[in-house]
Amino acid sequence: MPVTDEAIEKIKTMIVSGELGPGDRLPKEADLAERLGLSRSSLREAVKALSLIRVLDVRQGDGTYVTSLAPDLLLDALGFVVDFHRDDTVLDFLEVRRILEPAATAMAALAMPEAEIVALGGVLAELGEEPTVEALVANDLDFHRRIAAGSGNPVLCSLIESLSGPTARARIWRGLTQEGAVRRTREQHQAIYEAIASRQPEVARSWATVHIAGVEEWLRTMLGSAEGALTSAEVNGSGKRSAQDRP
Amino acid sequence: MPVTDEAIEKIKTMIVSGELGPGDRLPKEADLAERLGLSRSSLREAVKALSLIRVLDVRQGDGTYVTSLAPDLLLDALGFVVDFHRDDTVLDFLEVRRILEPAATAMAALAMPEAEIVALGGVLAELGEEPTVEALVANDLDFHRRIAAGSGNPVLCSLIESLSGPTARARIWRGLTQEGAVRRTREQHQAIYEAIASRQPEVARSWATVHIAGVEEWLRTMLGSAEGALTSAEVNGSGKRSAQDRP
DNA sequence: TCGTGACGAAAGGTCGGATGTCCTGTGAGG
DNA sequence: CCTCACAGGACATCCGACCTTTCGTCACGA
Repeated sequence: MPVTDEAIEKIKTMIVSGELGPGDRLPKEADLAERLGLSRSSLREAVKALSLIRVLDVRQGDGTYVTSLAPDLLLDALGFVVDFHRDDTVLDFLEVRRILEPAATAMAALAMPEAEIVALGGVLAELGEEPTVEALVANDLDFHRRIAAGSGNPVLCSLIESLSGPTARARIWRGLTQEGAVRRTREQHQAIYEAIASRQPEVARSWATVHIAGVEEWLRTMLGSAEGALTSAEVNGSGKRSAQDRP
Repeated sequence: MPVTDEAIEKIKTMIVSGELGPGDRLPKEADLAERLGLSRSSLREAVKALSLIRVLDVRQGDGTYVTSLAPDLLLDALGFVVDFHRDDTVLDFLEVRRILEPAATAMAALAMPEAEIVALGGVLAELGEEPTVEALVANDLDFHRRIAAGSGNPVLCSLIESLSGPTARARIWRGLTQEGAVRRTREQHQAIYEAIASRQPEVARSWATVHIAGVEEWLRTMLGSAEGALTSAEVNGSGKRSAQDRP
């Protein structure tokens, strides 16, 4: 095994074993390199890799730290991975969403705090009559994100968010708007919201299923008929590397 | 943005845009470094990071290649991330499994080929009367893995497999402590198998839910009473880095 | 003709040091 | 007491050299 991979494993072990806890600072590069028995260059490769998946947080001029290791932070790296998938696997991802989102929606109907439900309604209301595509996508993302968060399970929330990556959603929406299905989507959003607000988990679950199944079905026929009409990489360079937490 | 991160984005773009397809070979480090406008060292950090999440496959003496980008390969990296989570989030993961596995089981009851069902029964049969804990866990993992694969959705399958990691050690502990857990688990496995074999998706779904909810409930009470009894890093060094595919 | 083994080019693996850039604590000065 | 410039520490980047592995080539022998 290359020394770099070995270093990755050792650092991982240091964290999992509890020797390094969330927020702890690692020894400086030179010291850690000596301790692990490799050069700084190789160590930096290991650190970079662990940094990509949000396990380590390097701050120039300061030091290298272990992140909070919160589920949302680590699962966030999943979004990076999802971006790589081509259109022929989008349906598989959507199918998983059709499993997860209804479940999350039902959970939200039971667990979501009143204040959050009010805010959820506000999201629907703040969308005008003739929204731009960008506003529509942002609004849709916000709506589903709040519901996922309302499930009370951070793992489930992050998973859903990662799977409905901005790329895929933007692509889908682009097509949906052209089909003029905006109205139906808004009606379904409204129905989901009302089911949650009235604390009816099964109704909420069903509407969520209907909602996603609709997108799924549309995409299925779309991929079947207009082969190649949907190209990848229409929306890139998002570079959403934000919510690093620094204790 | 650091040049290394920039390089990661550029390589990602090259892949997502189709300039580099699965199996394609990247220019050699020196050339690619020059093309992207950075040093070989920095480029190597980027490559190492992309290699960790299975996007690139570096082969010494040969070259660097884009992997197949298959969902199972990329989601496999999720397992690495999941390993970092502490026990206080295990319940969240288990809850997600309680959503995904029943759905996968129901799908398997409809889609699993006869030959695979026979093999599934074989897995149950090959476990002796007095299995070791290790054999039990391995058998359990195999059983659930086959069902997940039987769903016909590779994304769902990989996701379940990745999420099963942290709960594995919990199951080990359970097998060691709880009386009758082994017998009950085997009965439930048998019931799940029979439901699949007789093509009854709803029965299969219910048994799977019961099965996982049982583990969940046990773990919940266990974490409540014996706080801190479950230490992390009981099972480490797995380092399952195997199924690299080289076209 | 075919198999085999040695050779060498090519590519990644590792290393250590030099220099640039950024953050932070600290102490002089107002 | 507050402000700001300075010095130290730590990461960022680059460079160039050398090692290791892989694979294609080619000559040799069966």
